[in-house]
Amino acid sequence: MKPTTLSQIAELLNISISTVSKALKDYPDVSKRTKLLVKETAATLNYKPNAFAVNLRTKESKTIGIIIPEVVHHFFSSVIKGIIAQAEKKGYLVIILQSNESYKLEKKQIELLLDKHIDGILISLANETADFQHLYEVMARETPLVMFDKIAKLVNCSKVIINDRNAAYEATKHLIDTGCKRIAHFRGPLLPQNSIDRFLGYKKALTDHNIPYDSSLIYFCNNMSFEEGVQNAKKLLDDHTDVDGVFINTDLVAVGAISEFNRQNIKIPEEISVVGFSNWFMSSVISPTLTTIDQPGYLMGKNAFKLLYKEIRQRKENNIIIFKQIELPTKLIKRSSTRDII
Amino acid sequence: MKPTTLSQIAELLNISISTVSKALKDYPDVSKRTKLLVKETAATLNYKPNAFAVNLRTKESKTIGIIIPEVVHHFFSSVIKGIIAQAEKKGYLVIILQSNESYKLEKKQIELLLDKHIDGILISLANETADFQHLYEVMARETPLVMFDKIAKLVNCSKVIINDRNAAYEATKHLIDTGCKRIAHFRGPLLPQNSIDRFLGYKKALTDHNIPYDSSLIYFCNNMSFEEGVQNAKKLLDDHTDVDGVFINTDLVAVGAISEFNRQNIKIPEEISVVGFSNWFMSSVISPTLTTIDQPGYLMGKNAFKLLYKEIRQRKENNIIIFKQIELPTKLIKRSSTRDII
DNA sequence: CTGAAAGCGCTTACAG
DNA sequence: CTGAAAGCGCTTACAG
Repeated sequence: MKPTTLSQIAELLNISISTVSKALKDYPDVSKRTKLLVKETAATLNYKPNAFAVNLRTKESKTIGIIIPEVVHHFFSSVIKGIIAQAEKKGYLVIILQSNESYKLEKKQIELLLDKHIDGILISLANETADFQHLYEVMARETPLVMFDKIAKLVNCSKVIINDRNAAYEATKHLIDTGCKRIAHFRGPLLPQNSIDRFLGYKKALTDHNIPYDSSLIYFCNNMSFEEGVQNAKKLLDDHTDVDGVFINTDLVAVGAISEFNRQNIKIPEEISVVGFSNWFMSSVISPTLTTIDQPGYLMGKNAFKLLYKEIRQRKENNIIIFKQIELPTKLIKRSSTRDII
Repeated sequence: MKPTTLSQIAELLNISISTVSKALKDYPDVSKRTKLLVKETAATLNYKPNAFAVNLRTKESKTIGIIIPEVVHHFFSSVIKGIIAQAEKKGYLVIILQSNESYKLEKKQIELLLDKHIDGILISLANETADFQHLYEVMARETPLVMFDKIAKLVNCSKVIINDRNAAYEATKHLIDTGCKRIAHFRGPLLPQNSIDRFLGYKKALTDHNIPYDSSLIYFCNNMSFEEGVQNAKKLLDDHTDVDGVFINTDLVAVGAISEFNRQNIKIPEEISVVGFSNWFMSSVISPTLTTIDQPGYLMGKNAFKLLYKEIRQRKENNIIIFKQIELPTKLIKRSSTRDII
């Protein structure tokens, strides 16, 4: 069962291919009678334009690509869902690629997408990424690009972000408001903007509330894993006996820390309070439930696609391209890993 | 910066487009000298074949589509990861679409993919899907199709599955082996094969061990949510005072049930033992940790792509197409929501 | 060893 | 209102 082509319809009706094509696309210069005839025949033969030919002619594939560090991840899969939902509304399909937090892979994935001639790229950067040459190449090829969540501040393109610094400030302030005096921070790797910003928000909250910043209370996570939460919690307990609160870069790590505190029978939140970041589903079902910052993944995905779509249209119509940055609100979700505000 | 084309290289070197094309593809009938010249020029100009043109000529897009019920889902995102990893090895890109467990949407997504002329489709069926017309259409169009996890037994194509019945049998038997006498089951919706099979495995384990099957101990879940776990646990406690074990179709639901048992201070596993299914990450971090069946999502994805790739090749080479069914092993992960075997 | 030609299936500017 | 023609960028069977 080979798909129907324009020329088959043309032959059947004894008219030219051009007329068939124009009739189907409702060109004004085709007679009503012909249009009707063509459309009926097309419907009976279940005609569908050959996507390959259309792509080649229009130089559009109605397909976009998304590159994220990791698919198996509550936040990123929510983003994907938002992107797919919004893309579908506009008739776009979505190709997904993973960077595994590797700069080299990220670069390769960009090449793959450019070679495929996708209509646009959505990206959340790998932790390793410090050089942005590959992103500039995307822009040099005039392929629309939108960054979300893990962005490069210096690259000039549309972005969808949250205010990591303010959110981290709020998280840390919550610890202070609930009586914590000595607050540690499990931070992310050195490079990504969001781990820098969360660290800065933490630091600012301390100084704003006259709590001295102590660099020995900063613990690094390299791959943001459960296991690192366990290990850092262990170290923290070994190093410091007086810490009564900890703000952790990501829920998964926080859940690891909580499991270690539980194992050592450290009472949460009485002896130590914990605040995470991202509001992974599991945070609402562990014991104690985790106070965290809600990060709107689904909305982020939707908005990222919207910005990309706008840029695709602007380029097509040869309009000036105006980059836009959308900042989505976050909110503190108070649960039982922190005390009540007095 | 417009991409380089064959004709540009041809013009530059004063040779024909055909020769350039053949040189780049190492046709034996092109002189070494010409090949070298062409390849060097291509490299300098950063020539990449235009994917749209190649697609149109070769009638291949080197892109496959995958349709799953839900992206934000630990098991399915693992499968996606496996598919993407394997596809990348073979130079294929992956388009992801969601059915949201809806038959209508699933059908629409199939149409979208067929219209795009992807090279193959990987699908895990929606719960609602009882009619397979859309799948037959895929096959009628000679598009390779592989089903995984939630399959239609009656549709003749390659499949990657686990043995849900045996796995459920093992889960239930574990409850029996650890001393449970009256075992409930939270099952999935009526249609999908996996919820039928898991139910049958549960039932068989009971009868094999001389425990009478009691239909009042079966509770339905329609959307496999945390909330349904809570509600069913409530009902179970209201309806029956003597139940000492429950086998639950999916971890997420089991986690909901556990949270309700905890809330009502029912001791797990002393008063009631719980076994889940799928081994979601969170099952290892809740309290108590959940005994469950590990379902190899990543491997499933890898194997599904492998079968699809094989079929793509077979069709291309006009070989006979042999459908294959791969059954992946599962295993019981013993944790603290069940007692120890005496 | 090289190149002219046909063709994949469509779109669109142009002529009539 | 209709159609011939050019062209998107490639591949490949065929001629020389």
